[in-house]
Amino acid sequence: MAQADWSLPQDLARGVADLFPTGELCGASSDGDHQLAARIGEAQTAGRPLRVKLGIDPTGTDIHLGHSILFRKLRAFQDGGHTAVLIIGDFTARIGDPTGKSATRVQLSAEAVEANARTYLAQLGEGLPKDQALLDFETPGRLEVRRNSEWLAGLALPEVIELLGVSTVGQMLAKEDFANRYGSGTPISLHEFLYPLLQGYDSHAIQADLELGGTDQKFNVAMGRDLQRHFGQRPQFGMLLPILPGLDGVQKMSKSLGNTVGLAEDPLSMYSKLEKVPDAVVDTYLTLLTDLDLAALPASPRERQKAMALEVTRQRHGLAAAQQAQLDAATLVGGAAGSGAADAEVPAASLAQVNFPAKAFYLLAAVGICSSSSDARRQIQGGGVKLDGAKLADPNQEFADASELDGKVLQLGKKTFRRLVA
RNA sequence: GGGUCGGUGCCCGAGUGGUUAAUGGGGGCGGACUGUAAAUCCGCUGGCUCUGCCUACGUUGGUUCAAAUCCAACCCGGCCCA
Repeated sequence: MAQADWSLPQDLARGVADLFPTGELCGASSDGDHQLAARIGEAQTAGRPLRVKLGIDPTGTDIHLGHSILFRKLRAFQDGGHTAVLIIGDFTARIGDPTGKSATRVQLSAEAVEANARTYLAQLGEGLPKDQALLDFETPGRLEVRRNSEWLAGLALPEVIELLGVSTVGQMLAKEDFANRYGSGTPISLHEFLYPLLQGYDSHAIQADLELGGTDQKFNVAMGRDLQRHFGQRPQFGMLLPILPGLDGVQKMSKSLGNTVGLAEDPLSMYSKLEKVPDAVVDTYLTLLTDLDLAALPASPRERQKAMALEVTRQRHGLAAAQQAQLDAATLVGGAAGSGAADAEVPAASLAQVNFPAKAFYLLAAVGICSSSSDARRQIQGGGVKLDGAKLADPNQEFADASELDGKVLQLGKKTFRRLVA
């Protein structure tokens, strides 16, 4: 990734996949319409912060590391003195962004969207001091949280039709996702065409100077420029960040693919998931998720994995907890003897809901370590379940009551642990 | 609106009256190996406190001793035409 030619501070340029416009093509390379560095300079001279837009659709309840790279960048702008405008797409979430989806997204109810939005803000660190939060909620003037229903809910049909007139079917079908779906005969609903237009309208509504997004957002971000121009406003810049690969190292990190690390996860599971990320993506994780200097890290892939896992865990949970997680991960997995598990910090699972006497397969399901009792039965038969380090052989093994299990550690496979608590 | 083809388990995709919980592949999970990885090999992959029971092939009815497989209506989608 060449980034020096943007003349941006390192923390703003790090990991950026695309920035537009760059001004290189139009000769007028040093004005604030075509070059971000110049726009930043103008803002500083005028004593006015840049308005940096990031839109999120509150369609789920968990923010994962994949989302966090955009928030990290947004934070970098905040720390640079600019204003982060976080747009909660409470209105657009109800349409559904087709990006990356093979099918039309389900529309959500207003209540669900609002509940998700609140959870998101909590995960971003609302109410926390800025050194513990992902975004700076603390410093005055650094953050605006807006919901796009504010300006979208009241649009009248003539205005909507005006918006529709800004783009063409040809442009829409040029968008990668629509093109793929159209080509493969997958349905595209008309209202999905509205999404990029509405997202672009957001940029106009909040007068964005810059919009952040994943590389899959290029079309939508560019649409924001078209709409701002249409409404006589100075068009925004687009800064695109790579899509973070998931734990499988191949597909993008996404909840529905089950390859995520959630921001809210406990230190141990966060660390142990991260330290086994495929070698090929470790440096990508380091670049996008940390501020570490890659050149200063050990060359050994294993050591880099550990350093990355430790640092990312530290960001969320602090150094002490991260180091403990690293230690525990080593003992739990490495130690063939059950002794390691005895004092490691593993997530607790309450036995309160379990009806005794309990057979082993039922116990695993009741405690939530397996998704169903049938699955638990199979896991035990497959030899993947241990209790305090000793393999559980019989799915029908019976436990008389909770005291028999209190304090013991139940293990599924190599990396799932639960400490049973009566 | 008309014509036509199609809707199968997480995904793709076989199966056109009877050991079919349903071939195969992908993905996922577990085991061996390893660097807690990759590659490779093996096993599992609907639910239920389970020696058995229940629910599944778009939906609802029907034919039949018996249907994912036949019939009807309906719902949803692709393509062609308008």
